[in-house]
Amino acid sequence: MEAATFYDQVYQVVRLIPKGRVTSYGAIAAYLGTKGSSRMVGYAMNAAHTASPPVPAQRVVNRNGLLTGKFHFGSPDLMQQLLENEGIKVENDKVVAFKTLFWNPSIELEL
DNA sequence: GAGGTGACTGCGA
DNA sequence: CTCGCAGCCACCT
Repeated sequence: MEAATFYDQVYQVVRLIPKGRVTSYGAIAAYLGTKGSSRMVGYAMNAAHTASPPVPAQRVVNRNGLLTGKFHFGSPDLMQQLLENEGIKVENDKVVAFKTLFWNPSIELEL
């Protein structure tokens, strides 16, 4: 039903992100049809840790592959640790080969 | 009901 | 290269 809020829609897409891959807020926003509202995606992540099951928010970074939301994980190093745990290299708070690891829901889910 | 906030993005200087 | 401004919309007080 449509009872699902914008948050729930974001959570579902984020959970669909394959291990070892990352995506951007704008990509999720575009997939949801709210391309111009990339802020809403990040805002949704603010409550992501309250969602169940928990969403892999560490796989969601900004357009530059920068871990902008790392401070929201409780510890600024936690997000990087989680990414490295999945095989994603992070350097200077930024995802290495971001463009290569980038996972575009508008394309991957389009199949 | 109205105002303020924000884990973003794109463009201009 | 870096810095700043405007647009966007749901949630909170």
